[in-house]
Amino acid sequence: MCEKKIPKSVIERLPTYLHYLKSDMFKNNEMVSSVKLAKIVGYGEVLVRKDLAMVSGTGKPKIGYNKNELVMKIMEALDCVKMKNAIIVGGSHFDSALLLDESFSEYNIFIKAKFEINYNGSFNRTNVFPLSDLKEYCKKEDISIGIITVGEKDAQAICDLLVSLNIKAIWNFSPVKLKVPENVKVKEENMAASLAALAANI
Amino acid sequence: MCEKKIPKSVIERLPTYLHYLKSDMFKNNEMVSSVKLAKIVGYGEVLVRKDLAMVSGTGKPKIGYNKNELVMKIMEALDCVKMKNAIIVGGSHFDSALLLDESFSEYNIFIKAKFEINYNGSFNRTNVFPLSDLKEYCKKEDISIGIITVGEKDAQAICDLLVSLNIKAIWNFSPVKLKVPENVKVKEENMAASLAALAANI
DNA sequence: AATAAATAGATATAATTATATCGATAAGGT
DNA sequence: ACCTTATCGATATAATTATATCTATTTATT
Repeated sequence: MCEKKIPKSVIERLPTYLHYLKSDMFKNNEMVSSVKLAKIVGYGEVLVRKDLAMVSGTGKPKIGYNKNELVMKIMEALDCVKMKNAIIVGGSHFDSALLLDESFSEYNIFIKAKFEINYNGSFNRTNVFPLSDLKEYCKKEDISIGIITVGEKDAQAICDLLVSLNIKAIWNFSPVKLKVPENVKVKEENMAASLAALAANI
Repeated sequence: MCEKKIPKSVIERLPTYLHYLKSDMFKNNEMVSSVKLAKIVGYGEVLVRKDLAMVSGTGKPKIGYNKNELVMKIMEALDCVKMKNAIIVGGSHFDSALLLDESFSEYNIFIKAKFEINYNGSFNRTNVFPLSDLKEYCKKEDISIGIITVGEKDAQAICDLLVSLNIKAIWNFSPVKLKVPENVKVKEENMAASLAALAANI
């Protein structure tokens, strides 16, 4: 296998390149230059060139890159050609925001359902279920991503549950550093900490 | 002035240290060791020690750090001793989640109000106003942080408006790389891109 | 055909960030 | 008093990430 390892920093920029390449900004362009792309995304042009070289490497001097080829290559690198499904295990205000947000479909990711610890059956909300249904749901559907928005005290237990259900990537909105096996990816998305860091030294 | 510059990477970890130091986990501890803290936050112990040395530098061998002093020093480094106010300029599902979330108060940040581009006056929602009220509100209240959740096409214009209202930090949830003057800090919080990066290679 | 301009790609360098190693020091037991 | 242990702090090293510089290539222009 020639699984060329793409650095995390690059992987994190690829979605942005993809977004702009598919946007109206380039709708009339068959070819795209790294210089122009760099200006739009706000990175240095050398950085952009190296990022693109890493996934594609088919640019031509004076011309740039073929846009459609680039889009395809980035999608392959992000492994978002095929659809992926996610579920939320929830208990915070962010749940419904995530559940309703459609911008994830841009990357072929679909948040299919939400499971609540304290399920309140009296509301008839679509795609919201009690936690007890989670196991069966994950067996039936093809769920590879879990989103945790429960409170601090439950987060690790839910995480363990998701791992046991064979979920390979966890997006964690609780302010807890989760412990997972090596083969599971976790992204901590501590909103309060993010804002606090932003607000430091202003 | 001896404004010792703390690296961004450190600033981003400080909120997590603070969170755990103030949590029940340490409620019976007067002193805290870097080793124990490292285990809890999931970083290497040397990293933790260097981070703490950067803000405090008062640890004692065999003993650790005085918890309360550490908390104070971290709060000073994060400049969250004094309260800061934020507003949202909104149009996405995340608005109400942010507006209702109280976890920001842990860092003395308060999201006070939301301003909508397409204001629908028929609902009587607390702290939600039309965009036209923003200017006056920012003059009256002491607002230093702006949160942008409007769509792609409006984001830069709203950003310019916030900058003109003397806002010094912008948390940007729209999938646009904003252009700001040097003295304004921006954190791009592109949720779809985050999830896409997480979901790559799983 | 020669030249200029734009741009990719390679190489080199710098900056940032994280980790490992080791000596010094404070507390507690022997 | 001395040894042991836990821990800090300093120094050194490594890994990661970003930027700068240079050369080669392709197209357009003269």
